[in-house]
Amino acid sequence: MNSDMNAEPAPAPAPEKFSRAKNRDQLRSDITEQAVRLFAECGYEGTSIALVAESAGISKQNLLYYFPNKLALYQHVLDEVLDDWLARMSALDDDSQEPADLLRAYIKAKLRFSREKPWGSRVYAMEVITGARVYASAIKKRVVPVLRQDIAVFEKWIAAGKIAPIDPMHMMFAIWAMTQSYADFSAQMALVLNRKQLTRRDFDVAETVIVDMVLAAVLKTVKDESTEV
Amino acid sequence: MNSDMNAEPAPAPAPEKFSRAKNRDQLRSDITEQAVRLFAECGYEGTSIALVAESAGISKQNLLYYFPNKLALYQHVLDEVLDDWLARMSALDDDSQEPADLLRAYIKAKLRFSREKPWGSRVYAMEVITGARVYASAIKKRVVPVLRQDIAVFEKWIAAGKIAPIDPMHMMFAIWAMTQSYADFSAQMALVLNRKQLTRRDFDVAETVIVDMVLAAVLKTVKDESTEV
DNA sequence: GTCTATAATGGGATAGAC
DNA sequence: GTCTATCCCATTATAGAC
Repeated sequence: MNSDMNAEPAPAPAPEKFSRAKNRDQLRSDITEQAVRLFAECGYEGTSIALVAESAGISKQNLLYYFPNKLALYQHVLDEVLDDWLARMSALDDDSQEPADLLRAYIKAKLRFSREKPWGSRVYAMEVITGARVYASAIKKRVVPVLRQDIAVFEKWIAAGKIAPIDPMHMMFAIWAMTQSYADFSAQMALVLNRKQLTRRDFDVAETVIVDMVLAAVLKTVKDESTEV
Repeated sequence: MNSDMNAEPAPAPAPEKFSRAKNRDQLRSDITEQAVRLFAECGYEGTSIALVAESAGISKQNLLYYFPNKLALYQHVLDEVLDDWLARMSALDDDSQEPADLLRAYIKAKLRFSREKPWGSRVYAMEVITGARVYASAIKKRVVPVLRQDIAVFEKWIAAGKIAPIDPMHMMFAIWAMTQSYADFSAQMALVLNRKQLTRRDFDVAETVIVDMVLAAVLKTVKDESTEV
């Protein structure tokens, strides 16, 4: 954020003692960054605001000056994750491109999120797994509409005979599950692959396999109408 | 211990007052059942053993008679989940059947687990998401070998030209992710589908879509060698 | 094997000085 | 906006009577 060039030329950061020039927003963002990681690693109840504060280099009481309470911090973390996720999602709604290319881009974008923001993905996943008790309304307001739009695109493609008549909703569930698992279940994958963590190469292979599966299913009857199972 | 029956035939359950005839094993199993649900709904730290005890109809102190501490209860829950999961997994290693049929059965079995044991699936998922801190060694000992066997089967099929040369490891990751998501992310799916919870019919559609995708990808070049993308 | 009582700790949150 | 001090409560776990 602060590394962005803004319109006005920032009049020299006025560096006090050391890096004390942090304004409210910068500090909130530091806290949030640590909170995402810790909520992902320890769960909501398993994360103490004292540890978040310490990780961000401030005191617990000071953290409570920037966020009124733990729940507010948690909700802010979820908001940031969802903002980022929505901002990165490539739209399927582009008539100038073929379904295959749009789906490829969609899968690529989702996998990139898993690779670059694994903690955010995990916090969101745990919130949903435990029943979306605090975030259900936000999901309904911000995620469901986006999904409905994507599904409408699928239905348009099917009606136009551009793809096979596969249930769009469950197809999207499948794409979400496959791509998200490379963030959420990476610990198990790393155990299986016998390495510390997933590599860039693992994500490239994942992309190939997932794209292969989705396109094979979606283009099946289009290329091969007579021999459908 | 004194409630254990010895080698001699149990002489009628001797039903005291109400259902007080519960022996050690029965009570441990009651506790475990409640613990799976509560760990899934609230996470490890979010679940108090007092609530688990109350749900099982006993006192907290009594629970601690049956399980030495909270961590032991949690590990026992994970063990039970994994036992159940492994017992249900249909083997891919059966030369008398076609790959397509074996994969269909595999996907069906995984989806059935998600439908019948959603809480177990969620507890396991959260353990993995938070880094598999307590269960990494068990995963390495019990899950990885099973997966390696399945991958060997894929490689045999590929070598025999029975299926397309798709990366078996990531194919398994994909199948796991898609099937497990119907337990782990069912809260989000229910929001999207605008109902209280997933129905049997949702799982049937899911099965169709997932089987479609996997078989389309796996049989692609086999049926359609010349026009591969 | 179940109960009462209690130790011991940690964590969320507030008050008020500076 | 940051600090010291403190309150209050929930929770894990143990001791010991019955």
